[in-house]
Amino acid sequence: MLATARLSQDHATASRQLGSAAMESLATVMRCQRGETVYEQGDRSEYWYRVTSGLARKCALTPEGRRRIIEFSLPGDFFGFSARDAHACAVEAVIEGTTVTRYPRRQLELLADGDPQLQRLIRDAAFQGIARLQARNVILGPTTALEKVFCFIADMVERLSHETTAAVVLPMTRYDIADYLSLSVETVSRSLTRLRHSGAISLLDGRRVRILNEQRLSG
Amino acid sequence: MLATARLSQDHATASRQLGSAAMESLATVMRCQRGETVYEQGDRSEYWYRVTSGLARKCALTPEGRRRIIEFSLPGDFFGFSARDAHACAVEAVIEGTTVTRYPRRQLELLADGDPQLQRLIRDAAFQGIARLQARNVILGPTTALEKVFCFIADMVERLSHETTAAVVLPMTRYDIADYLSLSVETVSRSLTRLRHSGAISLLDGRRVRILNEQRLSG
DNA sequence: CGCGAAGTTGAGAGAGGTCAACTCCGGTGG
DNA sequence: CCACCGGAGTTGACCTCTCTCAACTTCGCG
Repeated sequence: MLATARLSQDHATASRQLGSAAMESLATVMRCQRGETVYEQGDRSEYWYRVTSGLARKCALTPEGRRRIIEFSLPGDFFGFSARDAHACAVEAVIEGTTVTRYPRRQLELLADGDPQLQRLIRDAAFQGIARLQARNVILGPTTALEKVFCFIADMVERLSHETTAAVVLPMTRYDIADYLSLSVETVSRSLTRLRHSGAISLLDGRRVRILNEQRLSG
Repeated sequence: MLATARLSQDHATASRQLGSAAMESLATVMRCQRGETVYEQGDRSEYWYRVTSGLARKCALTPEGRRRIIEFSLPGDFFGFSARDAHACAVEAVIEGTTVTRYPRRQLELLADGDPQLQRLIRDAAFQGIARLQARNVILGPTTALEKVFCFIADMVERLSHETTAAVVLPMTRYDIADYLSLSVETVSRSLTRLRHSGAISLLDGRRVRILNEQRLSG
């Protein structure tokens, strides 16, 4: 589980580098309010996106009306890739003032046709998307709620601070975490208090969190 | 849930098309025995792969020693993309005589630099990989075991036969299905019998399966 | 101050895991 | 040809973990 939490280690560094100047000339910046929709499920996939600040969540609605969060996108992360012409999931801004850069897909593809460096940027972004999804796929298995929550925290700390021991502020609510881990809010809350009591993490004011001891999951 | 089972609808058609002649000239074909390893976790990611016949599974081992199947790759599917230089998961052949075509990554990238069509092929393969992982991510949530199993069967029938109502032979064991859906074998087995009794599916000899009625999940 | 959203904690119920027994089937060897 | 074996699959009984429902606290904001 510790290994899986590390799957996303290299993303940030690689994807934070800016694209070429030509690429950025195609960009449009969107500034979103808390909860605002970047695109809806079913929208035509005419753009690729990248979070430049804040946090975005990719959501799917189940037929029973439950929300499932497929992934969180942090600054530097690309999203919106689709093999079909319609998006399978919606994407929303999680926190106030999240900024998202939008690139017109067709034009970017044309641009990439003659620009090997840009090609690789896109390819790497897609591969990193695969790695992120794969990591979640591993975490989401039949691990206990305690392990899921701990892995989630560890992953977030690392993606947000680029260190494993720093204290970070979780940008999302317990409800978001619950929908991401496929747990109920209550179970997320209980797991966090148990992790705090057992000394695995420290939790200052509900959002400020720090990894203390990876061994102490048992409590 | 029915919608999610359809996420993978377009893959097969798009990815079955052959790559360019130049691309195929770099290819090496591997013929694998049942259970044989294509690559191990931690192997350097120097190749990209594509299943040409049979079935492959991408596995991760949890720290507790449980196996988690991240995805099944059917003929036409690419796999082995990695944003890092080492593979995060192992890949094994599920059935005897599975053939896998292997492309040297660096050479293929160089080739793609001057070949926009090949670029798009690679890009689309990566995007389809994202779509597959995303679909699994949705299914794996807090749905009941019955729904997970039904979605899995529906997805497999569609990917294997390109129709929704055909009878197909499941190429993998109950254990594989269990590790893929994060359920125990017993629960998979029980769910299948319940689905059969309720009239949602027909199950002839344990492996031959057909979707009968999408509404009858309740039984 | 008061309101609603976020978060925590408790008690009871239901779904799935675990353990175990048993059947079915294909292969192997006497 | 048949006995034996092991893996795959099914079914049952029990137990644990998480969900649900509910009450309550805390926080942020008008």
